[in-house]
Amino acid sequence: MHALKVTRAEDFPEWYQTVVREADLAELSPTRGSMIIKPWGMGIWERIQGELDRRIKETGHENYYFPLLIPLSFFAKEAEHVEGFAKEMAVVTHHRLKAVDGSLKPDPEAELTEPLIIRPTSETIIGDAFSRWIKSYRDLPLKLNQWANVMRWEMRTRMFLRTAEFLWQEGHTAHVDEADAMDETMLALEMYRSVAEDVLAVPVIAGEKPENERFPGAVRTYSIEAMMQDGKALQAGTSHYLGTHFAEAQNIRYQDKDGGQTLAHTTSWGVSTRLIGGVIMTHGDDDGLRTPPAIAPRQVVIVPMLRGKPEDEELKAYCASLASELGGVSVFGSPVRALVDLKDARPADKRWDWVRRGAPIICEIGPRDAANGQVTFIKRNALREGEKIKSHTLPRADFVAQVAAQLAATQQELFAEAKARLDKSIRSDFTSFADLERYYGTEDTEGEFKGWARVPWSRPTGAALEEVGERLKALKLTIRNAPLTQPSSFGACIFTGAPGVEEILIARAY
RNA sequence: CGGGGUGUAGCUCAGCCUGGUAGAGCAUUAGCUUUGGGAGCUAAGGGUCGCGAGUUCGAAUCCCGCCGCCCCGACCA
Repeated sequence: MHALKVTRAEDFPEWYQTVVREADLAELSPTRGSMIIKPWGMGIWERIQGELDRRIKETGHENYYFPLLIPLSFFAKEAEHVEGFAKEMAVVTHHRLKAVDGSLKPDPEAELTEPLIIRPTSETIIGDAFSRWIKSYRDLPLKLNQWANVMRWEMRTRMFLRTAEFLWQEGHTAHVDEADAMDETMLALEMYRSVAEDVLAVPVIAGEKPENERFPGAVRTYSIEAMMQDGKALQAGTSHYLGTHFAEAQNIRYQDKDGGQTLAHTTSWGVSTRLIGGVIMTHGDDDGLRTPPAIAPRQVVIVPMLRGKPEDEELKAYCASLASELGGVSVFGSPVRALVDLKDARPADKRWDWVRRGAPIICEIGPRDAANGQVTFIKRNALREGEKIKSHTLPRADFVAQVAAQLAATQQELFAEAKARLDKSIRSDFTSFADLERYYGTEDTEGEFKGWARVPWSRPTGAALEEVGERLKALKLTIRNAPLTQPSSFGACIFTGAPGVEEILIARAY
């Protein structure tokens, strides 16, 4: 008897939806395609923000805030960028409502002379600022970041993975030359790898996107790709070297040491609340989410076995002092986040709520524990032994002494489990496209796990790459990236037969 | 935006084919019992059956239109 009604094996998409709801992470809102993020989900995002923001600042960036609304004309400047986003933009055209036939409508007399678009990303308005702020090589590099919401009018939405409005961070930088901008691009990618692996316990493969998967307007796009438990890939973060495309479109020039006017090289990079979807599909199980301790809003939850009797007060005091003592212990560089759940509900219900949310350690303290000075607890990442819930008991002092190590070990175990799955699920024994077809083309074996393929290719471009894309699309596959770590020699390209120049990852993707 | 599915109580769903004025389980509320772990009994509250327009004496049920959600596709840094 699991805590969720659907298992991953039965119906993975349905399971995902169920976890989001049952772990109380978020819910759909009345606004189409947009969600209400609830405290457990928002708390996870706040931890991710904290960790990433620290890294961003440590590497010399400063936070800014740019407007939500961008003049339409700004967007029209970079041709590829326009084409990439035009189909999914929300547009503000009026500044006043008026009652017409009993219902409120935009006042025809209050139409804006120039419409505003709700930012789908901020390259254009930040580029405009860059063009004013950057005068001299002494102004470079200019490295900024903003935490913001953005909106893309998506046709098909999924909670956390693709919503119309989402929260993210976008870094934008300008540099004197390509070398410096590329260093920045790779620095951002490394920050993302570090946050994904060290904080979210989500193993990723960093690499460069093929030409047809680039960000609109980018010269080179890099990504980190994570493997979900159904074998699909999730693009968990991207970093772009934009060359001088935006500098040309928006006139971002600086006077160099020789007095000449030179175009700046820019970058942009971002991760979003989509990471939470990645955490769910990496660490979730049939009892709900297993929240990595580093991002768990509550790392230790104490459920007192209250019985509505006078001795409850003693038990509450014992739990409160335990929580307070845990708050004096440090883990991942911060005090342990402990909570005594005093909600007026049955203890068993509270326990299962925290199991579904995935609090890493759930203590269930009864009068006997209090009397004996001990702590009874369950570890969420190893909840069961067979079908049965596995419960542990330790003397209180021992529990407190080892709680930090326990949380750190849980973080490691979650990562190791996901890393092992990733490593064993990348096949590199395909030597022809026919091999791929045999493996991925077999029809409708429901829910069968198929991981990724790592194959050599000759990096075709233009129409030849389009054709490769079409052949893969027939198998519902896409090229995820060319991993940064490459062997020294390559087999023949599985698409063209020409000598390979690098290896790429191929997968089904979210 | 195309194909399929679906929408009835907070949740999961039955009822629809064969029209007759709304049900179950869980949840909620109250009382009693129980108490080392997702409790039992009793009672109560809760739904203009997604929205709109039709057919009909009568529509959750039949017809038409619209909308949301889920899956697939297209699309997607």
